[in-house]
Order: sequence, then C-alpha cells, then structure tokens
Amino acid sequence: MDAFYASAEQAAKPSLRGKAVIVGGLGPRGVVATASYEARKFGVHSAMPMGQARRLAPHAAYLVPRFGLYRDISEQVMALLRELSPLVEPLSLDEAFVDLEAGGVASDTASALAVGEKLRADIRAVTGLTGSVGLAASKMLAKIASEEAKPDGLRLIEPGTERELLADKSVRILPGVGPATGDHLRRAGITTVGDIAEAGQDELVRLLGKAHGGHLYAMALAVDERPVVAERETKSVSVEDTFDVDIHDRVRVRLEVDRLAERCVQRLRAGGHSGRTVVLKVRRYDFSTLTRSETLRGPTDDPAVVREAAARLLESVDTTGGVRLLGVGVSGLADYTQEDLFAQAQAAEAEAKALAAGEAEAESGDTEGAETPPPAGAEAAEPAPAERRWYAGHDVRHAVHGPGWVQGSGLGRVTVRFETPGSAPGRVKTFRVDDPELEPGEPLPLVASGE
DNA sequence: TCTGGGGTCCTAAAGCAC
DNA sequence: TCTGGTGCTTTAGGACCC
Repeated sequence: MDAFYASAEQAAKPSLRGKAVIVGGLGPRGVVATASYEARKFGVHSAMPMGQARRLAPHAAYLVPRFGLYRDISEQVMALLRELSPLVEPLSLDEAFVDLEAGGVASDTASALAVGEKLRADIRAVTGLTGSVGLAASKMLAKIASEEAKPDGLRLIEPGTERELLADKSVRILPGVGPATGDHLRRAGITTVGDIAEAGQDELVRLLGKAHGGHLYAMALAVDERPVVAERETKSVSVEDTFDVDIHDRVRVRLEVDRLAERCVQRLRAGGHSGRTVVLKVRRYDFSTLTRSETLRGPTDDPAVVREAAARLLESVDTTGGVRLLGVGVSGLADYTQEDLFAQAQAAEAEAKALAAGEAEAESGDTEGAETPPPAGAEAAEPAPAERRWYAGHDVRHAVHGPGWVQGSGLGRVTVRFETPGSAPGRVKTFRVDDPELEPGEPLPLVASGE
C-alpha cells in the first residue's frame, strides 16, 4: 500500500486529500510513521524525528496513528491476496508476498500482469486506497519491483534481466543492507550491487561474516530461493515505552517496569502463548541501550512471575543519569497447552514446598519472596476522570453536528472538523474539552458498503 | 524539541557436559 | 586425572525491517 497510514487518513478525511499529512507520535520524542507523498516533497520521511518534520513542513496535518482502522483495511487487502493464492506472507499491515505459482496462476508474463492489474483494481474498489504491485521470480526482486512501482503502479521484472537491472543500483536496495552494512561496504569501495557481484563471495564473507556475506552475495547475483511462508509463528512478545522526559526516580522506574510486565503478559496471553525467557530493556539518557534476560525453568504466562523476573533484572542495571525507555519482553515461546499448565502447577507447588521447608528451618533473615505482590492493576494508570484526552485525528461524534474528527486540542478547547469519508470537506468548530455533547467515535468505513 | 514500537535474525562469549 | 575439542544453551548486543 502506498504511504499507507497517511493515505488511510486522507481517505477518511476529505479536507486532507492532496495535502501534506504526517502520521506518527506527537509527543516530544515522537517520530514519523508515514508521510503522505505531498509531505515527502518537503523532505519528510518515516523514522524522522517529529520536531524535524515540523520544521520542514510546519503546515502539514499531524495525526496520531489509528491502528484499529489500519488493521481493518489490512485485513480487507489480505483477504484479496488470499483469493490469489493460499501462500500469502504478510510482512506488515501494508505489505505481503504472494506465491502466484502456488495459486495456480500461469507463469507467463501476460498472466502475471493481468493478475497484478486486477488486484490493484480490486484493492482500490474495496478499500478506496491505492496499492502497488511488484512481480518477479523471487521475494527480493518482487519487493524491489514494488518499490519501483510506487506510488499507484505495477512493475514486472522480466526473468533473465535481473542481474543487469540490479548492477547499477545502490547496495542499500538489497534487503538486509541498512546504514551500518552500507557504510561497511562503502569503506571497502563497494557501493553498487554490481560491485558486490564483482567482489566475489570470499570477499563478502571476509567483510561481513559467513551468514550475512554469503546471503548478500547471492542476492547480488539475483539468487533468492527463500520460499513464501504463510504462517510464521511468533517468537517473542514485547512492550516498551519511551518517556516524554527521562525518569530518574528509581521507585518510578520500578513502577513502570511492573506496568510493562503486566501489559506484556496481557499480550502474551491474548496470543495464547507462554514463554520461558524474560527480557528487560533499558535505554538510558544517552541513548545507550542494554538488555538483561533471565530464563526460567519452564514457560509462564503468570504476570507475577514475569513482573518479579523483570524486577530482578532491573536490580543489575545502573539507572543513575536517567532512563529514556523501558521495555519488557518474553521469548522462548511455547504454545499455551495443558502440559504447560500442569508443569506450572507442579513448579509452583514445588516452590511453595521449598519455601515452607525453608521457613520451618530458619524463620529469620531471608526476605526473598516474602513481599506480597501489589493488587493486580490497582493504583496503576488511574486517569483523572474530568480530563478527557482528544487525540489529533481521532473520530468523534457531536450530538448536534454529527461525526467528525479532532483537528487539535489544547488550553481546554478541542477543535473538530465535521466531515466523513463520503462527504465534501467539512467545517471546523471548537468546543470545550469537557463538552457533554462531544464523545469519542468509531472510524467510519472508507468505502460506502451499500449494495 | 534527535532519534517510536514491535518484531526477526545473527554473532560472540561464557558456562557446561561429554 | 588432566587436557582438548566440540557442541549446546544462555546471555548480550547489534543490525535490520516496516
């Protein structure tokens, strides 16, 4: 999908069509998730700090992402892809590989082009958004083709022309070559894909190591045998928060770690998983990042267990100077099964017994494990009841004026633009943030579903 | 207003078993 | 018993992707 989040917002908000739209975190440390093509003309691009984007495009519309909406659209598109083939590999909400051969599509150029154009038309009809299609003999080349097709295009790489096509391109177009590897190669005098092919496998392996070097050399020769894999199982689950200002208070750090552990376990459970390894991530004031991990004897999805492991890991981290980000993750995932439950119950029982035995022998000293966990989810995030948050870009409904979206808020006021995906650009009105006639709304369908 | 969040994969070191 | 090699697991970090 082209500039996906921004395009979805433009489709939902008529007044933003043709305008610079930037979707991302709006806090002091936010970054750009997606910039519309109009915004890209100002030099704004993804991963750019929001402050820099505001300097480059001060008049753009700045919106908070609405993942629920994007997920719904994504599901519509993925459903279209699954009509083409059972082998669909989503890369993200807005990208996927499709193995057309497995879908029984004839392998000639004309058939592929026909399927690609029909898909683009279907995506537009169903979602109201444009998507681009890359057609080629491998995942790498299809991806490169789709990049070249954007926006709103289709590109087919003819078999046999691959190496020629790659030769002059920057090494950065190859998957797996980011800033670090790009620099590394440049220092060795390698800047194009052709240079890699010329340098030879031995040289690449010497520069980048066996796995990475060998892989890259193959890519440079347009050799990519990676299959399209429909269902890849999750390997880890994590949550992290960057704070608007660094946290110095050790007690607060501990509290945030508890909350993150709680959230992490919720997600873990929602996915039907349990895991053995708990990971704590700390980004310090100077952006240095460290992780600490602990592997348990068996998989768990118990919030108390994860919280306590994370707290233990925190003990080994120096946070003087301030903490910018905290994260808690669980890896070593196991399917959540009866066996796990059984093993857990047994482990808990054994632990309880050991503890009881220990206490019986010596009822002094050892404070470990004696502290009672705080009541689940209690004093945590208790939002001040009067203070409603109105997020830029989110849908609202007014008792008199109907559906609209938040254009901005501050100083006790919230500005709403009243328009819907199918309407003409709408008018703006301003209300008090606690206006009883104003309430949060649900995203409206981008395409009228009337039959 | 310098640098998000959720992942994956690779590497290297260290500890341990054999 | 000492030593060496090997291979697995755990841990930490880094690069990369969208």
